[in-house]
Formats: sequence, structure tokens, C-alpha cells
Amino acid sequence: MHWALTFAERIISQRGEKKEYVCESGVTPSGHCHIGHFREAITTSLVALALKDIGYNSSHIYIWDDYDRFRKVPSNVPENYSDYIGLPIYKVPDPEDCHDSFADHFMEPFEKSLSEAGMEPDFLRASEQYRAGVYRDNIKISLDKRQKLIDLLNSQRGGEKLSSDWYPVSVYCPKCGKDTTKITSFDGDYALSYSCKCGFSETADIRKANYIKLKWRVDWPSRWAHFDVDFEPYGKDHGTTGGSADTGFKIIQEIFEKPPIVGATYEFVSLKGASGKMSSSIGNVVLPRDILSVMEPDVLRYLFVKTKPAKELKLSLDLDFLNVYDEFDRVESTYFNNEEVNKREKYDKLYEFSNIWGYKSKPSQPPFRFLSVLVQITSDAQRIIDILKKEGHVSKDLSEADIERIETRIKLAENWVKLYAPEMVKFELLDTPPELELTSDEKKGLSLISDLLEKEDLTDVELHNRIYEISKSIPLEPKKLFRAIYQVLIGKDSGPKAAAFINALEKEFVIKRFRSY
RNA sequence: GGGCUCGUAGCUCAGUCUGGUUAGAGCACCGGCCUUUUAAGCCGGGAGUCGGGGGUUCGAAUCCCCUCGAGCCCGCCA
Repeated sequence: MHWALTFAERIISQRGEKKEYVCESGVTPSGHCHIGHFREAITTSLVALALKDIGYNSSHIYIWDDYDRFRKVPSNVPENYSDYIGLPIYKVPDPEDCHDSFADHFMEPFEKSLSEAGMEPDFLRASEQYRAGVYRDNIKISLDKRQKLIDLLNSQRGGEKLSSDWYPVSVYCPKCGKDTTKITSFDGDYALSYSCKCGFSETADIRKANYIKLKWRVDWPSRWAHFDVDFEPYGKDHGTTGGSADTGFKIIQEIFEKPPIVGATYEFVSLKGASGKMSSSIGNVVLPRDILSVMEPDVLRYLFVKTKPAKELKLSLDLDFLNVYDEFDRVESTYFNNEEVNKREKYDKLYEFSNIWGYKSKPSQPPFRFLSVLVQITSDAQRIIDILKKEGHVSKDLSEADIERIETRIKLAENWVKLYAPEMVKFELLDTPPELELTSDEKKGLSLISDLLEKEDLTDVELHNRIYEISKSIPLEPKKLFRAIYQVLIGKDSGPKAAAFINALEKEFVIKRFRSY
């Protein structure tokens, strides 16, 4: 059974029958939202999808904690941003001045990527919720049970304990906007007194003050309680014993008196070759849009669909990248053909959960591998499609959806070659014949190939075989003939499979080039 | 110190939750493909005491206990 369905069943048995199951993900947009955050979203989304798959209603809510405080100045942001430390991030200006706030600057591109990958969760902002008083009851409960919270958290804390003047809330000063406030007393009813470093102080009525925020460890379970959340995944840094998920489970039960949610710890996502956490300071962040610039969204989904959350996911942008594409195409083919396959049900789910286009029959599958060659020959999409047809990679009559997919892959292959392809697969077709000293045998070989091309239309395999025959007839070592072919075309000793490569090029061009020696 | 994940063919892994015919795949390797394969050609093949030990069971890669090894997490952080 697919892992998302296993979670779905666990949710139903642990949380009981419900009209609608609520799956939550949540992120603090205090920096780039990278492919790790993407895992949080897609894990949630897939479990919500799995619930629907077995006949239940589900929703996916996505909480942006843009009410969190601006803690530190990221490395690529002006120094004077230290002035904003203590403000909620939705109030900090966008350093690049293209969005309404620091938080929005990171939220907007991420929401766009999620949408491209077929996810449309309900986005909610903590800043708006707090200011609308959504958590007012939970703030009251937390303050009433302050001592119990202190005891509970202290029982899990290894190092320094919370002291008895700890409060489960922080106050954003209504005068200076920052949370540089110190709570001095709570009367047990509704009066909360505090003073701010800026000099302001007051006794606030927690029924009216809309600038009080629950602290993270309490905020999270408060959210679960308020939205009646059934499921939420979290990174392994939260999932550790004594971590915020662990204390959250205790708090939701003992403080908010609601049953615990079903949680899931997911492993980190990393780039092949890199290890450890992604961090903007190390400079190894990979954003969803980076991957989506070279990979179709359904293929990206496939990677997450097939990898259980608890397993580390290593993304590869080098040659392995091409294998992922091949694998996806195979899974897709299997899905659409009817032959008996071992574990059919499981593989079908992999495709169903990945496919966001709703294809009813197998779409064209232009091989990404070959496209990475073709895009280096021409930027003319129509010509590439013609070559794909001629070489039998796609059918002669294409639907609009097919053409769209091919054109998409062409674009992505262009990006991949430009951004990530290893040198070995890169080449440049030479406009003019390079200066070369070829042996007379090599010249003869090239000349015989051009004679052949002029007379006949050969398939890749035929041409390939004929090249060997020619080399035998001269005789010339095949290796040397191939080298000559690549040298006159791209100035390298090796290159894409010669026959398919020659067939993809314009015949007259090749003939002229081969005869110019 | 606490916790998580992993250990299955030379390599990368699936299978472990729901125990059950001779443990699978890809790559690598070997052989064949009118003695030709250069961007992973086609067909076929060999290959693993499932990290180790113990237990439960008619039956264990799978469940339980112990143990060894690797990686990772534990103020904030996916």
C-alpha cells in the first residue's frame, strides 16, 4: 500500500470518523522557502489526497507564520535591517522592494511553485488570524494554565529551565511594534501588564488587545486545537523526542484538552553531493522553482510520491537526472498499458498521485535524454518535433496536449543543458569547418558517409551499421572514424550517438561539412 | 546524554507497517547479437547465509529483545 494511504487509514482509526479531515502544513517565511519546505507541503497534500482516494473529505490548510518575529538579519540583506529585529516579519519591508513585506517576498514565489505542482491549499496568515483575535480563547487558557505549561515544558527541557516569571505569550508593543516587551503580571482574569524597552507600558485587556502572540511551543498545539487538525508532517528537527511536536502532543491534551493529531516526521531533502541541512548562509538552498525550471511538475511530484517521508531524498541534477525522467516515463507507460504487472495497484498509485494533468491515455514521451542533444542542435521547436517524429520517438499525429508536453520538455531540456548538464554532454555545433589535419583515410571515410547520405534515407540503426561497414572497407579503425565525425562537427573527440546525431542534423549541412576536408 | 533513519547482489535501492511459493529491479559484470557500439543498443546469464546473535511461529528480510556499524537531528530552524 502507498505510504499516503497508510497515513490516511491511521488518521481515520486514530481520529475517528469525521465529515472532513483537516491536514495542515505550516512554515515561517523568514527566508527562502526551499525544496525542503516543499516536502512539508506535498506530504500534507498527498495525505489529503489519499483520504479522498478512499472516500473521505479532506482539506489542506497552509499556515504562514508571518507573525513570527524577525530574529536575525540574513546574510544577503542590508546591515541596517538590524533595526527591524523584534518586529513581526509581515511588518518588515522587502529588501528587494518587490513585495509588500519581507514575509511576502518569500511567500509569493513559493505559493506559485506549489500551484504549478498541482497544490492549492487554503493559505492562512498567522498575522491576520492573531489580529482578528482567532486565538483569543487559547491565549486565555494558556495564561490560566501558565504554571502547568512551565512544569510540562521543564520536564522536557534538558538545559536551562523556564523560570516562574515565564509567560506563554509575547506582546508586540503597540507603540514601537516590537516584541521587546516584558510581562510583569497577569491578574488571572483578563488584565496583562507589561512594559516595553521603548518606554511604553500598559495593562492590556486580553479580550481586546490584538497584538499578543502565543509562543511557538504553545502556538503550534493551539493551532491544532483551533482548527481541529487531524494530520501534520514536520521536519525531523521538530520530530525528535522533547522537540516541539512532542511537547505539542502533550500540550494539546493537557492544556487545550483535545486529542492529539496524527504526526509524521519527514527527512531532509538535499542535493546529491551536498549533505546536511539546506541553509541560505551555506548557500546550498534549492528552491522549488529551480527544479521546476528543468523538470515537469508531475515528475517532481513523482520523486516525492515514491519516497516515503521518513526517507532522505537526494535530488540529482547531473546525469542521474536523466534517469529520473526515464523512470517516470516507464511508470507512465505501465500505467496506461493493460498488461499484467506485479504490484500493479501500487505502481498505479505512484502515477495517479503524480499526474496532475488528468491524461486519459498515454501522452507523448519525447525522451529527455535525446532532447538534451537536440536542443543543442537547434532552438527551433518545430524542427525538433519533426526530428522526433522522423526518428520514431513520438507519433506522427500529435494532439494539442502532446505538442504542449513536447514543447515544455524542450524548454526544460534547454534550461537543463544550460544550467546543470555536465560538460561531457555539452557541445556546440561549429558554424564553420574547424582547421584539422585529417588522414587521407579519415577524409575518405567522411566522404563515403556523405555519398551514402546523399543517396539514401537511413534509419539510425542502418546508418550506424553502414558507418562500420565503411570503416571496414577502407580499412580504418571505427574509433578513428567516429573521432573524425565529432571533430568536424563539434570539435570534440566524442559526442552524442553518431547515427542519431547525424540524422538529426540537416543533411546538406553534414554532407557539405564532410566534403570540405 | 536523548532520539530518528539506514544496513538486502560489486554499486544504488525496492520489498519490512498487513510474516507464507525457488528474495526483486536498475546499473556494473559475463556471453550472444551475419568476429561493429562512442552520451548507459537488443537478447540472455551468473551473482545475495537479507549487518550479527537470540526469541515468537508450522513458517521471519518482515514481529519482539539484545548487539555491531554508518549517517543525521536535539535554543530558533523543513
